[in-house]
Amino acid sequence: MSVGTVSHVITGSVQVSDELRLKVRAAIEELDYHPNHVARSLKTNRTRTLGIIVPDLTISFFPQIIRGAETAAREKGYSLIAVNSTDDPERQQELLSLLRSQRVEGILLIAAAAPTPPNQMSRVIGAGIPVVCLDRIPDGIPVDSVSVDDVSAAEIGVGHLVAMGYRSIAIVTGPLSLRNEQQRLEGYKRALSSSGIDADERLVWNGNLRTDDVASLCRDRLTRAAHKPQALFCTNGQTALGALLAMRELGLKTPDDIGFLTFDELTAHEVFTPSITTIVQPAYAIGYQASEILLRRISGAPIEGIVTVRLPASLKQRASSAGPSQG
Amino acid sequence: MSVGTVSHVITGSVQVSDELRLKVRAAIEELDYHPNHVARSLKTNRTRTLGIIVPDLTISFFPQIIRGAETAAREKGYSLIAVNSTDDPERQQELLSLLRSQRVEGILLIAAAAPTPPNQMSRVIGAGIPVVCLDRIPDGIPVDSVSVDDVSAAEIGVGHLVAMGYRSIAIVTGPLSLRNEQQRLEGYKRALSSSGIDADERLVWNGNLRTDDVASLCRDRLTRAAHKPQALFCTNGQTALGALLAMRELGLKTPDDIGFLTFDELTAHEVFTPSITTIVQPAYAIGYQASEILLRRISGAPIEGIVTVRLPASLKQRASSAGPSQG
DNA sequence: GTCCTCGATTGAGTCGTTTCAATAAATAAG
DNA sequence: CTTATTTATTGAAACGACTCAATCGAGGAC
Repeated sequence: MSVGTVSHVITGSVQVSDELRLKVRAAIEELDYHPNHVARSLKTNRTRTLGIIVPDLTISFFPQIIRGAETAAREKGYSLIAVNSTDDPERQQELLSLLRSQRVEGILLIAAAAPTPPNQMSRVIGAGIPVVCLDRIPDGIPVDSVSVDDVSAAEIGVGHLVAMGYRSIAIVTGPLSLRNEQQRLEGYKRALSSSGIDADERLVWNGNLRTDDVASLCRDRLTRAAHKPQALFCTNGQTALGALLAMRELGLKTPDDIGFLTFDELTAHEVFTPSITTIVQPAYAIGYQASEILLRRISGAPIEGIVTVRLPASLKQRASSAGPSQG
Repeated sequence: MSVGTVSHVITGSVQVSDELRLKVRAAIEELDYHPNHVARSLKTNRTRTLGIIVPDLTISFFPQIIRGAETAAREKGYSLIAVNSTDDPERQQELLSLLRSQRVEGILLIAAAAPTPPNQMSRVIGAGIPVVCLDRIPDGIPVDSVSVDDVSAAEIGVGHLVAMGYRSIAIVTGPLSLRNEQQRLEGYKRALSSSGIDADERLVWNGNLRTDDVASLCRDRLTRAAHKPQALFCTNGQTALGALLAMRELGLKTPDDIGFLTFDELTAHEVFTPSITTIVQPAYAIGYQASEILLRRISGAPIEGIVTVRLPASLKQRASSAGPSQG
């Protein structure tokens, strides 16, 4: 029973006699032996590990993506290591470096909100490590990506508001440095224009991802009665939380006083909430499909060009978009 | 410039002349060289990596713990790899095995809800891999642990309900196979008895972690008008969601129709929600402290006995516990 | 009985680091 | 100037598994 034989039993790559195989198995059990993946990886140059960088684990959208990605990875015998960039491009750089040092075979990246330095990613890709971007797709970098179709998702949502009778609809955006946000804004504009409603720049409220900031932004805008909109459309969960806080402080109830629609379900104990109409992104599927693409790249299967998957969002119609009150 | 010298520059463990050091640095930059952690770990037998097993990444309590654990790890130069057991003891076993194969230096474990086979953990510990349990502490296994003080947390919460004037308070528990749940139930009973209220077994509603089940349980119990309680106390976020769904279906509003108190903030777009009084666990601190203990164990610092940390929860008093309506 | 063949088993080399002992160079002491 | 001492650099061994080529053994064919 040589060390080579043990390896053959474990990997199953070479035929081993029943007798020896059983003996090896018994010894493994007996000794509670766990093969050293570190040594194995060094020799084979394969870690069977993917990395995923997310901006913030505590925003529920991201864990859902991770679940999907992990499932797809597991199905192919890969494990997934998830790390937090805290939306900081510098930290993101460190993490990319760390993942490279750990020799992950591929990287799923949900980019930080602040623009990613372009060479940061191109270096990784240039080094031959496959990368797939999720949700937040950086501009100008040719890379596989999976996300929701932001333009039409927003268009459908805002179209729904219009159909319910709202005419003046304000949009509360996150930072426009994110292409998602730009595209959701674009979808908003398209929905309005195709309904023959003039876009009013004063109803485009440009916020960021900090709930407090958005809350004060909304408080400010909502108190200027002159332009008070009939409905609010928030482009993500964080701005929605801010908007709801502001509404609550001002005593505005939805749908009675103001209509409400948002991207993403959110953690919302603090806020006043009749059920809220939501544009739900297929987070799990985004993660799952991104993982699949990444694994295909890793396997070296020939794929022509760049893969760009845009999944449809779905509208969960609830009470907050019931229609403007009469008068 | 030998390979040994490069190693010395990178680790800083041996003095290297300025001249050579700069040359090495330049070459690293030039080649976009990333040290191979795999090889390093093989040689040093240290991965500088911790593992954390959580039941479900998408329950927001756990990511918060992870954040805390990751922060503490990072401060000591460790990275953290997070994996999901989906509350399945068998999968948990696989993950423990995987983490051992990956040669993590220590493991943070939030056990699956179904009882963990006792030898599962003792084998890991017996192998000399430090383990710290978080939140859900398995019975009968001597292991370091960090969690909230469940008994007094529940006691404080229920005491608050009593103080607000509620007399008949139902408790909606998760599976009593979890010690947390038992202890929260214990706290509930203590609060009642110290207030001179007789415990009524018919007000102990034993549920599980599946929202649907809990919803139908509550629907059933709440429609039996005879025992309809003045307030509901839910021992975790999942049962709370179920209870709120049931209340909504039955048209019961809190606090007008029924008082409400729960452990854990939750994602609650679907449910009717005036702000809800909540027992908030210090999730981040739980993760952080557990990580610290684990790292201390890894460093081999002498610690006598077993570390058992019980952190206080805090009561976030909101609208749902305003007091029973008159009459 | 000898020679082949084919499958099972073994041993040695290898992966990219770290580290220790050995060498080389530089400085200090006598 | 020689010898001792310190400091900087190098080369080679080692970590644990995988893998290729080589060996071994059991049959089968003749």
